[in-house]
Amino acid sequence: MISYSLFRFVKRLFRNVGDTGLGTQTTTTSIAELIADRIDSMPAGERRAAQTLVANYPVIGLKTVADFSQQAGVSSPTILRFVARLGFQNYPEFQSALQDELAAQLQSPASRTTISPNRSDAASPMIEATLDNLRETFRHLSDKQLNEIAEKMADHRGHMFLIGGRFTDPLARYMAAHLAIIRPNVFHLVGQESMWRDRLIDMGKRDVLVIFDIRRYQDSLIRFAEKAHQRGVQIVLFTDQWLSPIARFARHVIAGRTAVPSPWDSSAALFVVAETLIGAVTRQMEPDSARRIREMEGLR
Amino acid sequence: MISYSLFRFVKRLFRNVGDTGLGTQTTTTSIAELIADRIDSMPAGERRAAQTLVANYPVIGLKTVADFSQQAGVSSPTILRFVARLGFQNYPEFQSALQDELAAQLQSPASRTTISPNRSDAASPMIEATLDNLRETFRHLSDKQLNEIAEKMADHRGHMFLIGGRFTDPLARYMAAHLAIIRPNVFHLVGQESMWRDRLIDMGKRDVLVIFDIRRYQDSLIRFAEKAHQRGVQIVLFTDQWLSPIARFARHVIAGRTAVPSPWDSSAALFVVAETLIGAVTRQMEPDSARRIREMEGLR
DNA sequence: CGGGGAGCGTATCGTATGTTACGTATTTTG
DNA sequence: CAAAATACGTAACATACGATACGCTCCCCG
Repeated sequence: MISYSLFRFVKRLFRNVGDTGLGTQTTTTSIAELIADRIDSMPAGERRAAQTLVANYPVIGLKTVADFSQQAGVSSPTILRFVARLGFQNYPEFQSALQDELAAQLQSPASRTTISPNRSDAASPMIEATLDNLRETFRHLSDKQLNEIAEKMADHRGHMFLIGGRFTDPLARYMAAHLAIIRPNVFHLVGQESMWRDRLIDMGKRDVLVIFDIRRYQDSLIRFAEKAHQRGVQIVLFTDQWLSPIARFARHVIAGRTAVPSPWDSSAALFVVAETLIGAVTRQMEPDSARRIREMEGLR
Repeated sequence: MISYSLFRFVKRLFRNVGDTGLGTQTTTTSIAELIADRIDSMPAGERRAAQTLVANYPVIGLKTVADFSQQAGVSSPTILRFVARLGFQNYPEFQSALQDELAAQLQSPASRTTISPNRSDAASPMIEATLDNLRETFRHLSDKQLNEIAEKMADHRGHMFLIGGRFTDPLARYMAAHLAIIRPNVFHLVGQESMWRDRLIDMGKRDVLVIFDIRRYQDSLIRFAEKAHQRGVQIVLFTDQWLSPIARFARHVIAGRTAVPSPWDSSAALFVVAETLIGAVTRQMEPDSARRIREMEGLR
């Protein structure tokens, strides 16, 4: 998905900068900049189209050609000639580019304003991206949803199972380590797939299964989730913004941002959500949890 | 144009709040909130559509029904039923609403940060504190220091061992899972204390030991760190701002902020530092790591 | 266990949308 | 000033898109 649209974007860049002689040092040419460059060499009608677009950027470009042309006060073919002049093959391609640009912009709202140029090194963009990811993740996460999940997790009539993928299993373990202290019947599923599967026999409608699964989604987890779902287990899924296929079976889905300037995906956002939930569950279970903790101390 | 879409928007509002009995004091019901309200009363397929939309808000909703349905993993009619349930007459009307919302949002950049007015609950102080912790942690952490540690970790002439405490061991495991891929001889020490101790025999001056230890500091870890130190092992310590006693033996100390409004301490800052280091080490080992990864893929 | 209902997907249909050909208007140039 | 070239809109066209009818499957309730 990402790589594809990126490829398309780069392809367009080459086509565009090629004839302006800018060379290869261009970083990220937005469509708005593209227009600013060429607006002078445009005929009157297309210039009107360009001005209308930048005035209502980018929303008007997402509507139909008819809407666009009407608002600009020109005809439909003029709009099409306009986008053709920008280097796009057809109108849908132009719209896709706008959407991609919008998506990229919405993903990192802060880093664009606070580009600190003094830190030349590797750490800065990484931490900035992580902060953005956290903000974005929580922006899409309503308190209502968090509270519902916490409530479900605090309900200790049923059992609670946690499991994760190749890189996310430590998150499951982290969460399990905390929750096992404040409520009974918390189990972190480890080891081989056949081991988990044998635990399915104990799972039922009252039980909760927490799954961590980000790209690339593991087949073993999907299979397991499906079987658990068939047994009526309530699934809470921690995944990335592209949603693991397990979302199909999940009762609750938490989508965390994972993109960082690194070869690896970041699980930091999911980690913080996990910590938040741990806190919320603990709070909901007061004073039960407090008593339980004291009792535990006594056992040492 | 504007007045027309406004009219449509208001009309939809009335239709929507009418049956929820909220009355007229609703200010501006965004589609995201609309979804949050109704997602519970939705069948599985439509819920999946809703989750996909929220996770990729709002761009996926601006694309075609086919695109939307494909990304959500459901069929086109399900998408249409989903938007119908939200109160829209047809798909274009739904898209118009999204576009209007987007336009309003882009016009007043201030409203962007305060898009969630419902933040009265428990989540907000938690995430705020975590963000502060991250900023503070990295403020006291120089790039120079990070690079030195990364360099040490990238030096695969010696072995690398990772270990953590009761709650932080998952962090050690997370780091080990990544580093073991890009370099040889990475070992996560698990199990009982006697197990680690037996590994001491293999440790020497060229080796690195990464320890995660936050309050309350575990005696077993301290004992282990001391013995490793005596053998000349280079210790990298992840701890909290009050510094574990292990700092005495450590070559490098990373102090992360852990205070959050919760009964538990937060390891989020240490987690992010760990991820940053993973990225830095990976970058330093290019193209070695890339080749190693490819080779690994081939073994699947 | 059998009947009813809700949920979802497949396949088909109608239409709104982008596209293109062509003619007219307007500007440019010799 | 004439003639050509460019620009622009009208109208017809084709396609892709959203809408819908239908049937299968699963689940709940009697």
